[in-house]
Amino acid sequence: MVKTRMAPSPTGEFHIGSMRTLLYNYAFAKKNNGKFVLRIEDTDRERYVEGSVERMLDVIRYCGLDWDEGPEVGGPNAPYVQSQRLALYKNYALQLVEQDHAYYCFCTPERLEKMRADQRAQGVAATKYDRTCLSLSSEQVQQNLAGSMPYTIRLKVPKDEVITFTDLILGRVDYPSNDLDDQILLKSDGFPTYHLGVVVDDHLMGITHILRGSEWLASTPKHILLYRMLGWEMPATGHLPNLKEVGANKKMSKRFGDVSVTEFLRDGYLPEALLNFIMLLGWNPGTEKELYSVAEFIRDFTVAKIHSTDLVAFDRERLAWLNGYYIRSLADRELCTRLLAWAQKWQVQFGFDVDLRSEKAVGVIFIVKDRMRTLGDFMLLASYFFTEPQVDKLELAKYSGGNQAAILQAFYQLYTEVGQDAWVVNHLDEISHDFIQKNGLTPKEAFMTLRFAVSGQSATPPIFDVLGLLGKDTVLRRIKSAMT
RNA sequence: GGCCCCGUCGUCUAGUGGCCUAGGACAUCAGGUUUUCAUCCUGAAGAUCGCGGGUUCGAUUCCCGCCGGGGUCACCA
Repeated sequence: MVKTRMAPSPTGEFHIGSMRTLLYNYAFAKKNNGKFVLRIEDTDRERYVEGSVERMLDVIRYCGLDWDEGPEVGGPNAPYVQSQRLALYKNYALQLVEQDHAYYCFCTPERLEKMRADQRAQGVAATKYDRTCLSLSSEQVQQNLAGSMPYTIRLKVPKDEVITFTDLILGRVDYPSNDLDDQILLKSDGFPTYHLGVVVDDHLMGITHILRGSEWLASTPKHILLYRMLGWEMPATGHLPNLKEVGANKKMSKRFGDVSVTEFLRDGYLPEALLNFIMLLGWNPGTEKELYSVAEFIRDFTVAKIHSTDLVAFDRERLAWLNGYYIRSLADRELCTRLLAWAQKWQVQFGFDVDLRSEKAVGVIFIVKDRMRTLGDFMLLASYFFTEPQVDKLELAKYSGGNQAAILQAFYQLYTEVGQDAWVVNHLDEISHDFIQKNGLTPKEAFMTLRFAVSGQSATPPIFDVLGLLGKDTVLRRIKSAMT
């Protein structure tokens, strides 16, 4: 049975690139009626960030994804948190030592640093451990151990071998074993390094396929060696292109803006839009279809269609367009519900009082949603429906050529006479056009002045939609206040 | 620098020897929807397929070299 996994490290917030990796692994498992495992790789206690595990699990679920085995849901290979499986890794490390596939190393970090510095001084480009501790006699090793000397366990990389594997995405890859360092497997604090941890857990948990970022490609031969030494079967691997910012030939980073999934969500990107967007970052169905739900993605996903390229640009313009598209596709009432849930989830302040369950809110959404690219845009676009706008008098004068008082006075007069029952968009449109024609006003000066007086903004939805929604009393009040 | 991977419009990409006078989408520009912004519709511009050699009747597609980009060389993942 196909089984995939995603194994984040709780060293910060969940990265958008990690979400893509998760999504691909998830889709691959589901596509093949397999299982998807979530595992927490918290072996670096120096970079550990309190609470990040909980936030990661939350954001994954918020995006509508889940896991068949892992933290909180359990499974046959629990626990799914590496820091709770320490004895396991150590046993395998010791087993490797016994089989002469690994060895104790008592070198201090200071000595290793000096060793590397010396190597570099001699012009060695790729520094490697000099195997000082490999020549220790077993008596010396026992003595050091008995004296509680801190130690690590290193992989004994075989010499003069070419390690070959077939990557699901890249195809055949060859690595000379002589270029491999004697990787540390078990750290002096008793925690495994990533390399030991993944291999042991992936095997024990029955992982059959691994899709991960291309930064792991160079580690794959080390893993292959470990699998072989432990007598296990190596899962298939596929290495994904990394994400970069548009115009920058480097991986995405904090410096360029939002990179954590949470930040995008908080800014008002819909999970389905965000997911749809990252699906296409390194994968394409080979057709012109580009609107994808997760279910459709699972249906069409194939590893063969993942691109073997180096970097893929994370085009925020395109994300914004896609998000706007998804927003426009939602029914008005549904959008209101989403807006409410979003504000509650991320504790977003609108800056004005709005009951998103009201008919008025639905009406505002109706005329405003074509202009929204994120949920957060609602604040800018809709504020004047719920709170009195600040009307800049100087600006107002610009639209009317200094004639604003007369224009507004005339509109005030006109609208005063409209009965409450007749206060509907079509009627307002009709009488207003008749009115300006009779008074020799251009639509532009008349309606821009009106628009600005009533909303405090120069760009709004069609003016009569706005007037209709605002209601007679509010419109008259605002016209009056803009005149003075 | 050693090793490994990659190279089609600004961006995401389609393309697996002839269907390509290289297709789509975002972005850009122009026009339309008789007031703004946006949506929507139509159209335009935009890639000598990194460069140079081969192989072939024919190369974006196959091979080699070069150049460019990325990754990796930690008791981090």
